[in-house]
Amino acid sequence: MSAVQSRTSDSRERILDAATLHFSEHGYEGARTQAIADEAGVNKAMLYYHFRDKEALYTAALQDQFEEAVRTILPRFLDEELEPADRLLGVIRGYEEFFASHPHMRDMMLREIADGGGRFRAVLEAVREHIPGFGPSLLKSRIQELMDRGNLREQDPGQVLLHLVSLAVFPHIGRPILQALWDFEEDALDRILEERSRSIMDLFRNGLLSREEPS
Amino acid sequence: MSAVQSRTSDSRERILDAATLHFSEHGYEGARTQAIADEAGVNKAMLYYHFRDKEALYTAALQDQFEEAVRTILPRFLDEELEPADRLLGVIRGYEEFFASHPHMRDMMLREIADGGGRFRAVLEAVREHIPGFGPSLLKSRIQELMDRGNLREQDPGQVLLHLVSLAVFPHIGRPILQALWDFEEDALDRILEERSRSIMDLFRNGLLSREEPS
DNA sequence: GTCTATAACGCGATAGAC
DNA sequence: GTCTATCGCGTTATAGAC
Repeated sequence: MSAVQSRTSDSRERILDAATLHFSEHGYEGARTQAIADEAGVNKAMLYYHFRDKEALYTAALQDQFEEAVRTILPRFLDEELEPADRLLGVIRGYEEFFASHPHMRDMMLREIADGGGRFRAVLEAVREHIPGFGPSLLKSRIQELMDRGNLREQDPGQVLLHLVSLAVFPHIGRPILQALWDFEEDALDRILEERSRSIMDLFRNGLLSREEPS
Repeated sequence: MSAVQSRTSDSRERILDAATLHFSEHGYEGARTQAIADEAGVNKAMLYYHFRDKEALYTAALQDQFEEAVRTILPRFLDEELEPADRLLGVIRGYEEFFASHPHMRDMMLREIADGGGRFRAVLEAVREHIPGFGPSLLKSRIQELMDRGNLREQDPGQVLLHLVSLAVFPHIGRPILQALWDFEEDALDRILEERSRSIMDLFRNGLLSREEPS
């Protein structure tokens, strides 16, 4: 990657990329250290030169990916320049862009959730030290701000945050199941996802039910 | 399966339950056949008496769980007795009840998604044969019906279905990550989830943004 | 930093008695 | 249907030469 990186190995980064690929596709237990080494084009022993063991390699890969996710999406919440509605739209698009540009992060996070999120907590702690201002209450207080200004209807900011994240994230992470369940033809789901942010904003603006409800 | 199944072992079912537990907690690769046998209180060789191999055991467990999910939630979509709004509410509650009563299904599905949904497709096919009327277009046509009657605003039924499922399902499956990310105190997330269905219905009725937008 | 060779062990699966 | 005993292999991890 970097310009000079001296003459010596960028092998550490190649290993990290290969690890991300294999851990995301096969899970921690399913991933094979030999396959990661092959993918990175290095000898298997190099894994243990750069990282203590398989566990440390996994954690490093997870942290690497998650840190990029935060750097992509967080600014969308904080942008003061935009109209409130456009800020929400920006967040939704931020998730879209991130999932599009980091195809392996979805599966890593899914497996992490299923594993109980234990390893994730440690990673989260480390990322918070690298990215100042990224704290637990940040997002909720931004939502509260929009309500105080009268941009959003008064309600629990936690619920609003859940609405936003659910609508923006679920279709991406649930995609393989949705595809199977609803038998979408080739790219019908693609088209729906492209229209997704517009449709969510419409829901935010107008709700779902008809105004004049019959009987 | 069969009616009498004679006086003999329910060992098959105990194995199936134990398998569900261990596959959900550790994934396919991480689950140990020895641990499943211990949990079921049978000898490891019994696993291979009732099931061809580890793979067949996994598939049987997944199908078992998924079939119960469909039987819990599907009727909520079909209930003609209810008002449209109450039908949507019923679906949301159906997901809640299922996840509450089947604590392992969430992790099984998460891992299944991460694995690409390949095994899930086969399971889905089998379940469709057991549950007549459960087909891919069923839900979308029900949504379309509500729109034709003027209960829902005109829009792509696929988007509506995604709204509904996203909002109802994501908070349950994403729970471990949400808990870590937002540092909810002990049971704050519990309280939010209890209010969840009410808040979603409010979103469906009134949207999120204030009617009179400033500026 | 990079490689070869191998140690040490846990795993899924089966044979065969009862 | 249930159990004991065991096989054979693939795995992570390390020792040590270069």
